[in-house]
Amino acid sequence: MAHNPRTLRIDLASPRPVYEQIVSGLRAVLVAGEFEPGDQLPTVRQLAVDLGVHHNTVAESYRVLAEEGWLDLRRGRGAVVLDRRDPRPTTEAKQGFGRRLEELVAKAITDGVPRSALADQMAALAKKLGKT
Amino acid sequence: MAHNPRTLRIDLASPRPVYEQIVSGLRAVLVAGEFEPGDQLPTVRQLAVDLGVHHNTVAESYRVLAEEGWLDLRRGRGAVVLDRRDPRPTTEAKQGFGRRLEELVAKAITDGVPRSALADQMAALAKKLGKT
DNA sequence: CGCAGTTGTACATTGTATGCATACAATAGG
DNA sequence: CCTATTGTATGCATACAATGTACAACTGCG
Repeated sequence: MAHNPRTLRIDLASPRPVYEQIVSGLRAVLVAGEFEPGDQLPTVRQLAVDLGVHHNTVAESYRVLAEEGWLDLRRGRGAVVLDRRDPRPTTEAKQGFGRRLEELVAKAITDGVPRSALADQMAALAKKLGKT
Repeated sequence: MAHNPRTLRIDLASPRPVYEQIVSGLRAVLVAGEFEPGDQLPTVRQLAVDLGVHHNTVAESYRVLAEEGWLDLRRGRGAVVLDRRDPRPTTEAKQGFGRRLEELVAKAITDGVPRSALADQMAALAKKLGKT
């Protein structure tokens, strides 16, 4: 079935491009395992209506995820989730993550989030990752 | 003095706006405590030369940080780091951090970074936050 | 097999934002 | 004062995001 990812929310007012928000949000949903390989994602038009954007915007997001190996796209059939369990590691990606993580934390601190809360959330997510 | 933040690197080829990279990177430097309140940051022109961009681009970044309360900007005097220890907490910021963190991790996994490495880096940063 | 409906795609158009060049205003320091 | 230094304002070229519209490929029912 093609149930909708409930955890997907976008902010039209954000300076961040909508198609990128969709990519980022959907990728998190996929990593979390909310969809099984073979599942249908909503059609570009359906999700577009749900989010209040143009279907071409959703299509662009789907194309990015297909490029990354998450989806199989075909006209008339829709978007199917692929089995993606053999990612080859990238060296620069690891360093990039560390820097981005620091920057994200710095932004949260600037926004007034207590450091203890940040530490807690990171610990929780790290624990969840470990169980996989 | 106005020593330069060594840990600041930008990627002109990245689709991410340069001024935003500077904001994000400098904010991390400030949160890390590399500068004391009262310290001078490099002038917009100096940092612009170091990074290979136009001084207006750096100025835009400085303005964002000033808006956030990190800097005091005045013509003829330069950019001075402020004592910023009274951030008022935002409720949405906390949720936003959690979502962004998940998205960042999902991207890293897609790029092939092992989950254990992600967990390790988050644990390390969480520990560092706790000591403050 | 045919044909209508569905789905993703391609392309042109419009609005917006980034980064730069240039000129200006305010301050420091002699 | 006067000059050099520093941040600021404005206008422009370019690139990208999001859309409107039309099309191509596939499905499934008769």
